[in-house]
Amino acid sequence: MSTSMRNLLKRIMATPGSNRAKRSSSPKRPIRGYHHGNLRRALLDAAAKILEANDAGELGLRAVARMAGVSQAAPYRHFADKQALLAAVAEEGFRTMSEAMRHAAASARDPAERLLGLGVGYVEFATAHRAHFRVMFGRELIDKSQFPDLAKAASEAFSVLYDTILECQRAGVTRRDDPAEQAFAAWSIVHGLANLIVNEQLSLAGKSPATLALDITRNLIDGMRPR
Amino acid sequence: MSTSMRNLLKRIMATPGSNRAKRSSSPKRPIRGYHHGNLRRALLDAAAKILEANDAGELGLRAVARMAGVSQAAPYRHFADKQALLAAVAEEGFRTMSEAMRHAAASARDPAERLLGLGVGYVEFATAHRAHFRVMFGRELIDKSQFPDLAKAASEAFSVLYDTILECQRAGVTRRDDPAEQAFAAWSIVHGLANLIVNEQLSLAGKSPATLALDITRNLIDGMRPR
DNA sequence: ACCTGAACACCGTTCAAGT
DNA sequence: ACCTGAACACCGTTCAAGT
Repeated sequence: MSTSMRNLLKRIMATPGSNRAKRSSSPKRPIRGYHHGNLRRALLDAAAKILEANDAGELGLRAVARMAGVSQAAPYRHFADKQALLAAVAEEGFRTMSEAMRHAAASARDPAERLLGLGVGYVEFATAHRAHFRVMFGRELIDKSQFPDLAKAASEAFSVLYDTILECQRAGVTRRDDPAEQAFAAWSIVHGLANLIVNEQLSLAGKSPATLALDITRNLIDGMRPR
Repeated sequence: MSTSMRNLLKRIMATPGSNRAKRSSSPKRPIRGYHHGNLRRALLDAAAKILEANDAGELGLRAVARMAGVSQAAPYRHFADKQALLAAVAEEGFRTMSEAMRHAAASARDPAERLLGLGVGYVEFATAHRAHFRVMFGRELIDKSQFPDLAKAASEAFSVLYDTILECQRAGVTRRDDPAEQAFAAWSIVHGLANLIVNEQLSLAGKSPATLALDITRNLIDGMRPR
């Protein structure tokens, strides 16, 4: 690994205070409710805690209720069903991911480096929050289109990438093809790598996920340069 | 879309008699057992049938038993637990996929085209057998390393790709970098695209999965050319 | 308005008992 | 040797009842 590459990785990966989305209760809801004071928030926090502690298993509604210290039926006052809870969890995941990607991009000094940063940030997020990543992209949350807030959070994460692609085109880093298609290509390659790593389908052979992500994204950009 | 591209797609996608793995009972087992004559095979067939009919839901052990016309406890004579059944299902999926990829590659006239064919074949397989694809790569089958036959089938599918990468390097289509890394890049990009499509995360905007796969793979190869 | 307890229909899994 | 029926501990979900 060259020293310039090492430096790039270092800059891209410097962690901020915390990547975690802020968990302060929204101003729309009263500070204290009946027994719990915003049980909705408590349930989402419990879900996040379970996902972080237990990389493998399912996220059960009863388990979430148990961790929040309420009865199994209590969540139904705040979420229509398990799908709705999962959608809210996934939504927060997308917000955290957008934040992580924006941070990774912010330290870059030019559009090409920004795109590399996004790729590394994406894979870093996935490996650091494996279970959360699975809820966001997996299939226990069956019909994502039913949850507009989730769709919005997801498309906001996508536009971080899309905007960077546009920047790259304007700067002459990539050719002026359909930007959506270039974004799909970039998304596909980091998403595929993230999935293969998270599901332990790939033998890393000593390389860190970030290094792999960097190599792979760099190669992709090479293929998109003006010719 | 250029006509040469159309021709390439046509050649790559010409379907053989059937992509399905052969389901004849293995010679190791007697042709008739107690009640069912190879209930193991009947269960795997039932599982495949359920996966094909029901793209969304979980694959339940009881549901498989029901479809095979046996009691809920019967599968335990043939599979240690649900994980073992899923592993066998995934294993057959990998065999079918290897076959599909080999077929897609066989019609190609040079290494570069063969690599494109693999990419298209991969994404085609995923979209044509969504539920099966999810069992192969998803997380309801938790620890794939516990099942050596599955690991072998998966790594055989991977070597179809790896061999083609080696061929491309020898033919001067791609540069002589670490072939494993090039294979990872190729795998990542088609796997990512397949996942995004299968989980409905991507708006196809009228394009077929195969066309997208072709464009994306072509772009990747451009990035790997000798410089 | 918000939560509990008990119930229902489902799972995966086990085990004695049947042929 | 292979399968069944009943049981167990778990789910998600509903609903009357409690505060």
